[in-house]
Amino acid sequence: MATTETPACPSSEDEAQAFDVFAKACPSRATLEHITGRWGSLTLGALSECTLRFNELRRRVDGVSEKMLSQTLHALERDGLVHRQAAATNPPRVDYCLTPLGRAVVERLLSLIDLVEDRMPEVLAAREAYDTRGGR
Amino acid sequence: MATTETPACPSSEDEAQAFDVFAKACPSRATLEHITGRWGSLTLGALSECTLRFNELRRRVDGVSEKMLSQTLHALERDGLVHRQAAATNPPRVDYCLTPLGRAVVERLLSLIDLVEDRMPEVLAAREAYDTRGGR
DNA sequence: CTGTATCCTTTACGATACTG
DNA sequence: CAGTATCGTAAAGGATACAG
Repeated sequence: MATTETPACPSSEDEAQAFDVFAKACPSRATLEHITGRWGSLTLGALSECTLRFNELRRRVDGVSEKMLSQTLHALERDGLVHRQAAATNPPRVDYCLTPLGRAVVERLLSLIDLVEDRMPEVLAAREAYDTRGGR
Repeated sequence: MATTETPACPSSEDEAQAFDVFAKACPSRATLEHITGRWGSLTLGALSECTLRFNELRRRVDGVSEKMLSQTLHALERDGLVHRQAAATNPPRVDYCLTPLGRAVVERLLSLIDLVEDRMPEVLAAREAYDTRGGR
């Protein structure tokens, strides 16, 4: 016991969670990234309000490309968060909506997003202070 | 009104939020990415338990490199989420902990992470079903 | 309309070496 | 211990063209 470790921080071994996101190879880390990634979070947020079609989503999520939206939707569908419903009409119509699991996830996600939006003035003030004192 | 839009989805104009994360150029989008990014979320999660030093964090956040941890901590400090306290001892000691704003953010973030960890069996099952039916 | 395929650029990341 | 600097690679992302 020579080194001075920070006391009283239990190493998480005693919890032994099956899907501990802090572990490198854990699948939950990948899923969390799908949810919280740049396009994943915005896509889920957009779908929290209502069912949307591909191009409606594209317009709602400002800045997303066709490629990224397609890729994002695939990942979210595969993880069981988004449901894809295709109608074989002409022109084709595909609707995307949240699954029950997706709604549970989005509830927590939006709670975070809303908090960040609400507190942006504080963040901006912190940034200015940080930059003013020269990034220390 | 020729096209068949999804009905009853209010375009968010009538809310007129100052920091709408759905808008491309909004600073809240960048902050959200700092929080939810691969290393940001894990770093914040690690700090939710206790104050940690640089190398303690490095060990706790499995897989993070020195460079990314340093970069991540700078971004979080600049956004006012993490506080950095340096002691001019030899060897030097630097402690990182959450600010009040950081704690508020982490509370919601952990709520999301915990949900994802809890529901991973469902996610895994959805993936298997998706892959089995050939990704449709 | 709803995508996929391709190419190309930019960014993120990791490894390593080095400084105070 | 706590980082910064540099370099090379890998992945993410955007633009465009095209298909069902």
